[in-house]
Amino acid sequence: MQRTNFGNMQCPIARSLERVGEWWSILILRDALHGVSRFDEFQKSLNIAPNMLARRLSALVESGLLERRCYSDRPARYEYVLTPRGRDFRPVLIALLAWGNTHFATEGPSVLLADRKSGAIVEPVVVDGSSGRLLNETEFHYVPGPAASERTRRRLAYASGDRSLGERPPAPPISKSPRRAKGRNRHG
Amino acid sequence: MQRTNFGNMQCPIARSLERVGEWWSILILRDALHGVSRFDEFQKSLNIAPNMLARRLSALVESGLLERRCYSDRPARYEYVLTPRGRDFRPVLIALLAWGNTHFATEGPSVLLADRKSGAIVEPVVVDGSSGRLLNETEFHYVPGPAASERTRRRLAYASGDRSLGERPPAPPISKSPRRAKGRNRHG
DNA sequence: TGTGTTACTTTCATTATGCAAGTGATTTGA
DNA sequence: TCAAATCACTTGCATAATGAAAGTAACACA
Repeated sequence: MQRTNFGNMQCPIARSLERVGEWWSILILRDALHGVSRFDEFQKSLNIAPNMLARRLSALVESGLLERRCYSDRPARYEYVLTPRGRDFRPVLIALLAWGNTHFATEGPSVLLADRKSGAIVEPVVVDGSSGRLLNETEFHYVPGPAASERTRRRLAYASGDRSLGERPPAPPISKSPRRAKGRNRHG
Repeated sequence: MQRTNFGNMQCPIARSLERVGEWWSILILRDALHGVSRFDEFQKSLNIAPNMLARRLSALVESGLLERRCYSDRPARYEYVLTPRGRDFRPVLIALLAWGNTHFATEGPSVLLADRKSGAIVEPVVVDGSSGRLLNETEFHYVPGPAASERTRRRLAYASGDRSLGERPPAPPISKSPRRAKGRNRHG
């Protein structure tokens, strides 16, 4: 009866969420990427209770996103610095920022990304690294990787529009009335 | 003593998390983007308890990411379809997928993105939409938008490396031993 | 009449979140 | 020397969220 574990699902999104899906975790990473590293800095910045912060920080250390590092011996003091894995989370934060700005910034945007030199405001988009093409739904889809299980393959086949493998019942995906009896349907 | 509300923070990331930050929400959106729309489909796909699913679906409807739509009148049946706001969440999912694949796919990747036509595997990156430049930390930073409060401005000034506005105490950011007694400082 | 489908709700145990307060090592100031 | 402050937490406990199990309701189909 504890919270469902996403970490042993095969989906990479589920596995990611197992590490950052708890309340506060992502905001802690946001602050860490803003240069925050000390316990009381996080606490003041986030207005988070110290026990919650302690729990989240140790979870993030456990997951290898942060490293707990001693920065002073005499009064033993520690700080939490991003690991490469933690730094790699930045694109996710940028995507969340962009989504939040377009949909929830009712008074106009409060935080934007800009070129440090020119100051030009940036519009973050997710593209293919080699071709630069936008990863829109019509042109790109999910495919099973080498480690994909049968279940994953079936799920992705379904997602790609193939409804023949039995993940969905025989009814057509969208209809006003799912196949009626042989005789009549309600459209008369 | 209820869970801290992120929705009235100014940060767009926090506001996003208020909508999708709960356990299961993002996986539900993932499935929805894979074409799943009906209650029992979600339930089977996610292996989620029906009460949890019902709660999450209504929260996502409330937030305007899904729309509850009747697809059959005679036996009253409903499905949950993505709104434009929900579809816009796709880049975040792709960023999470990429991060999960590079860091938590220990047996190799199970899910990848590919060009539908050529089948070429895609490496998702976040770039500036107009210039196509990678949004790396050294070249891009967060800046306050028109609606930014004083607090937000101070926070972002701090993040950009300006430590003069008082968000951090006078001690140097990183040192082996924080400023000792008045006599000398660590620079000799 | 009886079973099956779909979309849920209700009840209740267990976890997680979060407030308030306390701890301990040390530095700083009077 | 002694009080006050700093920093990084911990402990105790109330409330809220998660989740398992079972039940409900409206139909369809045989």
